[in-house]
Formats: sequence, structure tokens, C-alpha cells
Amino acid sequence: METMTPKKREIAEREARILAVARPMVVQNGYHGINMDRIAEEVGYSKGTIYNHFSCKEEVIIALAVESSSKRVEFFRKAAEFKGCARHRMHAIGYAAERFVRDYPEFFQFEKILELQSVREKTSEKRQAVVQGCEMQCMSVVAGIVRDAVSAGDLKLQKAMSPEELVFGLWSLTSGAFSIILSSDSLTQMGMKDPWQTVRTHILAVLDGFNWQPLSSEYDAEKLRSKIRREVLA
Amino acid sequence: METMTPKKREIAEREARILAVARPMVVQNGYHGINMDRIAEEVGYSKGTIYNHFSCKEEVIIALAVESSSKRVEFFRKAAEFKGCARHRMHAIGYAAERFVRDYPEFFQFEKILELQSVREKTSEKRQAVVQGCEMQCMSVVAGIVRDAVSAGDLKLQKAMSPEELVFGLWSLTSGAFSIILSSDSLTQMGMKDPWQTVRTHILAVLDGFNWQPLSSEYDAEKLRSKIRREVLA
DNA sequence: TGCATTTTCTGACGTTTAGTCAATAATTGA
DNA sequence: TCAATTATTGACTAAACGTCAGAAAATGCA
Repeated sequence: METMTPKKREIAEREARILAVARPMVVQNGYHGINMDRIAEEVGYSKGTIYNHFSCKEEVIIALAVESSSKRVEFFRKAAEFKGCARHRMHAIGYAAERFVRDYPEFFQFEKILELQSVREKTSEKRQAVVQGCEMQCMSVVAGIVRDAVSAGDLKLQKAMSPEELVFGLWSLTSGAFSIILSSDSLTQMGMKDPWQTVRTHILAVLDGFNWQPLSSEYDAEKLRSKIRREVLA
Repeated sequence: METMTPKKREIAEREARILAVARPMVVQNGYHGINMDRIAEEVGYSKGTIYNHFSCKEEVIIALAVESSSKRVEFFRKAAEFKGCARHRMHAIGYAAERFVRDYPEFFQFEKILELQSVREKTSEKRQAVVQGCEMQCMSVVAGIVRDAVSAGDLKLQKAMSPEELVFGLWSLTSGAFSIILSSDSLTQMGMKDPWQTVRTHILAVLDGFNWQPLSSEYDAEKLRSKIRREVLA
């Protein structure tokens, strides 16, 4: 950044400013809240200039997703460093995933918008690849923990089940749950007081179901969680 | 329908035709594929008339979701009638859920579009309530099976866990998984050959994790699946 | 059947907003 | 210093939503 000409630096800084202006628009009013004319006005440059940075509205949204995505990778990496057996490190990942959703709920919004093919197909392959890359990195961090568990003899994977497949299940469970929590009214309607806690209980059940040692009956998940909270992403 | 005047009948029929025309538009090009002018043109009525039926574009989409939603309730009801112990009936539900996604993949598209608040907030409370009602009906069918398991002594729920909370976990797992399967490229990228099978394996793990009898080791899930396939929704 | 009233239908119109591009301004480098 | 390159601008086009005053059709009553 310092080695750039002043002009180049101005351009790079402006890109960040555009995103900073666009972010609250999407957060407050979702897909329809973002408006290229208003972005131009608020940033103080003409629309043409905004379009020099982002070829379309959707590209702005995916750029926002890129910003948050890398944050999640960071969260997962930090969590994976937790000192303990593989299963306990897995809890640390669960904690990081939950923290991420709670700290950056807007990322889920971006992701939801980008799941619509009609939106996604307008975005550049390049940024799509970056987002997917982050996803894969998270996946492999977690798969690494599964591999460690297998090496340590804590977990025996059934025939034909890969570590990635195990991770896929946990990923489905958490992302599905978070999505329901953030967007469905049915839960409160049914008197579910702490769905976040329910998700954690289900993760325990999955791990127990695969007979991943030590089983949940052999340690205090609440106590472990407090320890993780103190040591990870504090 | 037969007791209506010819005019009233024409109007009712037209509503179905509008949806029939709109459906493939959404299926093929998602949210941006639906276009009120084109609907009017293809149905052969003016735009104003279309707006007499649906107050906005989003209302058309939620009407499509209503059509499929009730189909899902039907699937779940049928599945719950499967003869067998509670856990086996739960498998029948899993089968129905999977069948529904595969038979009506467009419903997932509609649901995704409607998850965006910017879209949802334009739809009528009335149709929202219908969709949510279907969701609740599915939920309670499944919760009923959990209750049967508890009564039969096959399952002991941990302190403070309600049948609905157990269902919430399975619902998260399946809907999260289906969503990832239908919209992410990462899976094939990672050499996951049959994610549907992986989901089934995870459901087994959850049920085993809660110690729901009989455990998966005590019966042949593949054989059971074949039986269900023959008897349910054949 | 004829006529008044209500309901339905129409499509031109107003509005918003995405995205383009020719003209203009600024920057760079020789 | 000035030609060549690069960046900026904002008026313009086009697409699409949603409206509404007036035309047409349906209804119901004498």
C-alpha cells in the first residue's frame, strides 16, 4: 500500500469506503436495501466510478461476503489451536462457529442472498472462488481435527466414511440451525427458549453417535465451554 | 367450485394458471426470472388483472411456496403412518423428507427466496401464516413420533429437552444438508460421491447419540429403507 | 328484455433503479 | 512541457414494478 502512487492508493482506499457504505445498506434492508445511486452519493463519487470498482450490484454483495468469510477462517484457525484432545478441540470449533454467527450475523445475510442463483450468477468467478476457498479452508481445519482423533484412536470411522463426510454433517447441522434461528418465527412459536443450546446438545449427540471418545457422559461440556470461552477468541 | 357462477369459476381457474405460468419462470431463473409483464402476456390477460390476483411479485412466489408446502405435509403424514416402531417410523419421515426435496426441488428455491427479509416483508401475513402452519404441522407429526418413542420406553429425553427440540436438530441437519447439496459446489470439489447417503448416516448417529432404541447396530438400515420405499409414497 | 349498478379488465403512465458510454478531466512519463 | 494514458462524470437507455381512470362486461332487478 505504501509503495503505491498517491492515485493508486486513493483508489484502493475508495474500494474499502464503498464497502463500508454498502454494508449497512444490506444489513438494514437486505438485497433491496442496496442501491448503486445512493452508494455513489454517500461515497461522494459518481456512479460511473463505483462501476469501475464493481461491475454490478451483486459484485458489491459478494465483496462484502469475502470480507466476512476470511474472518471466519481466522476464527476457525484460532479455535483449532485450543489445547486438548481432538474432541475438545472440536468443541472449540463449535464455539467459534457460534461466535462467528453472533458477532457477524450480517455474513449470514450475505450468504443467503448469494445462495440465490439469480444473484450468484452475476458475480465474478474470481470472488466466488475466494469465498469457496475460505469455505474449504474451514472445512479442512475441521477435517484435520477429525484425522487427529482417528490417529489418536479416539474415533473409528465406519467403512467408507471420510473425515470430510463427518464434517459435512456437522456443517449441515450448524448452518441449518443458524439459518432457522435467524429467519424462522416458528421456534419461539413453539416455546423453544434457547435454540443455541439445543444445537450444542445435538452436536454432542452426533459425536456420541459416532462413538468419538471421550463420550459426552465422561466430561462436563459446560465447564469445557467456559474454558474455551476464556482461552479462545477472548 | 361447481356452485360458483361461471365468472367466479373463471377467476379461480385463472389464479391457478398464473401460478402455472410463473412456476417455470422462477424454477429456471430464480428471483429475477419472474416478470409480471411476461406473466400477463403468457396468461393472456393484462397486467392489471394479474395484480387483481396478487398484490405484488413476491406474493406470487409465496403462493407457489404454499402449493408445495402442503405437499410436504402430505408426504410427512403418509410417512408417519408406516407400521413399525417409533424409530423405524422416524426413518420413514427421513425418507419422505428426502423424497420431497428430490421430487419438488423448486420448493427449496421458493423457500430460499422467501428467507430474504427484503422479499418476505412484502408478502401478506395471510400466506406467511399458511406456510408457517404447514411447517408446524410437519414439526408436530415428527414430534408425535418422538413422543411415541418416549411412551414406549425406547427413548429417554435428557432433562429439559422437549420432543420439539429433538425434532429441531433433525430438521436443522436435513435442511442444512439439502441446502448445501443443492447450492454448493464445494461438495463435489471434495470428492463426496453420495451426500444424500451421508445425511442418512448422520441421522443414524444423532438417534444413536440420544440412545434411541433400537440402535442402528441392531437393524439393517438399508433393508428398512427398501421396505419403506415399497410401502410409503410408492 | 332493458337499464342501472357493480365488478372486472385494460394498458398507458409514473417511478425507480441498474448499467452504459461519449465527453471531459486528471495523471503519468518521456 | 505536452502527448498518451487513465480515471471520472452524469445524462441517457432500458427494464420492470405497480397504479389508476376509463372502458367493458357481468349482474340483478323491474
